[in-house]
Amino acid sequence: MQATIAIKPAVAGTAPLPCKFEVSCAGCNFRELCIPADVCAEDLPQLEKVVFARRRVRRGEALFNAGDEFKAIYSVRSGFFKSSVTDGEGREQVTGFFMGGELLGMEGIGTGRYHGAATALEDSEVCVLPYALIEEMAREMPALQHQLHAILAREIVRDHGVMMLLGSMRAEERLATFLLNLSKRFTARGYSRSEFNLRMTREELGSYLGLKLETVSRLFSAFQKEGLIEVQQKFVRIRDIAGLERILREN
Amino acid sequence: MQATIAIKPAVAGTAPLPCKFEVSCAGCNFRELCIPADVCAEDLPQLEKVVFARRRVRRGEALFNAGDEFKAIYSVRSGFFKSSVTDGEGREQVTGFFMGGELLGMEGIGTGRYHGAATALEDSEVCVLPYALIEEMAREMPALQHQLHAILAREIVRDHGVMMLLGSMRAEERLATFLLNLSKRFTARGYSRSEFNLRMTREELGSYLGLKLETVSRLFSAFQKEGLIEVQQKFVRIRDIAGLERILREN
DNA sequence: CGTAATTTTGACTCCGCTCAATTGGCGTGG
DNA sequence: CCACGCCAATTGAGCGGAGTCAAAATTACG
Repeated sequence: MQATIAIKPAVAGTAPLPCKFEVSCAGCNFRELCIPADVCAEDLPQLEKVVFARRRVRRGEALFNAGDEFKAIYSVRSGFFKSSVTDGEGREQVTGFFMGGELLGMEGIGTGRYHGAATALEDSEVCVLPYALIEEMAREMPALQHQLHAILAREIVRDHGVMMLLGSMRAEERLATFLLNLSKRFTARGYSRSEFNLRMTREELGSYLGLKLETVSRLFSAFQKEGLIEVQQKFVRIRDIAGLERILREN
Repeated sequence: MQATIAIKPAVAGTAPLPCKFEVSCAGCNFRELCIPADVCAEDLPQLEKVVFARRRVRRGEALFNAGDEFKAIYSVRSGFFKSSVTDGEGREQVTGFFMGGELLGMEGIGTGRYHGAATALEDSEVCVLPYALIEEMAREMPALQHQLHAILAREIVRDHGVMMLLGSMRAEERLATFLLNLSKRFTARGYSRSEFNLRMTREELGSYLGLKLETVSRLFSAFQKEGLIEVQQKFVRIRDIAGLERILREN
């Protein structure tokens, strides 16, 4: 269930993060989900010069915080992240969860500073994509340029989906939607479609879904009682995908 | 209150929409809000070749619909739009409202099709920015490239604000936030900060705010009773901005 | 001017929140 | 290894905010 990708360790005594690793987009599991998608084979070596470093982030640590200077976009190499924004009154809203191949930090392009924060929910590793270099290379590689635009647009589409969820759905529809979405993303990465460990707490999930943690907990219990899922703390097994989909159908 | 920008009418008998107009970004009121921002003076003439047409959209008409082929980004020249997405069960979620200088349709870049719809809420006019041309020119004009990225990133930041609103705020906070936001945007365009006509129905506003139309109506009445605003149907006068801000403070 | 659409308002309901107590899991240190 | 403490998760009881249903008022528009 864990992403166990063997990483060449950094040489002992090297500079602090970000450290330089041997990196190969060509051999990366997430190639077609990440920036290199659609970039043709002969351009790949050049792209790999851009993805010049990886960075480890331990569970609970921030990849970046709101207000930090924007220098890079990050691609999740392994592990799991949440992104969140905080308003003037200190309320935190979780805006998304990110797993292998998904990109974080694009929001900073406009202002030169990250707008929200990204936090590792388990020990993780990311590829560092320095924005200045990406931008420069995009001018010479139309496929990269287009892919970058597509990634930004995809994030907008994703956000609109969340707005639909928060604005139009009832609590149980929100959780069903979330479980189905998570299942799909795990499947796309070669994990089980029906069994996984949640990396976030009930509170973080509640924030994302616009619900209180108690409501999330109650919904999990209710879904279990109806035979839709099995839950035990962070572990979830989906027993009836069609049943979850039916929750969305019936209004 | 109305944006009354004189437009050279298209020659009678020309081709159907989009029609060719005389266009000048240099002289546009929304220059610094739109794509041309930061594009230096000598590059402007070239950019104006890209913004090759305008298109009129009458009240109630769609600028584009979900699933339409993505060919252009649109900049609102005059009028007012809503954007919305519809899910499998036919539920509509309003994802935003757009006024002069704001951009619509970026979401289509990734898939080649618009993901949601954009509908004029009053007789409107947009500048048509053919995406293929923009993309091409961005390769030669770093400022344009950066501006395009910034615009996409700004939309993501905006969406995160809406997620905060929908996920963490109570009904009256949502409406107060909306009114303050609208006031700020009108102010930035030279209109009154405190008096304006809403272009959307209570139902559309409710969809955007994740509320039912009756709730929106009741909140307007309650705000009026508290002396925060005056409302009469679509007309709104803000009487106490600090009072609206206080609603957000007191959680 | 008449009809439809939108908005307002009221009465009642119920979903999700609040407050509170309990249970369970897990790491740490005796 | 077990006891302790801490944090996460579960569960219950009661409440309240927003939804639902319904009717009336107002406005828009052909």
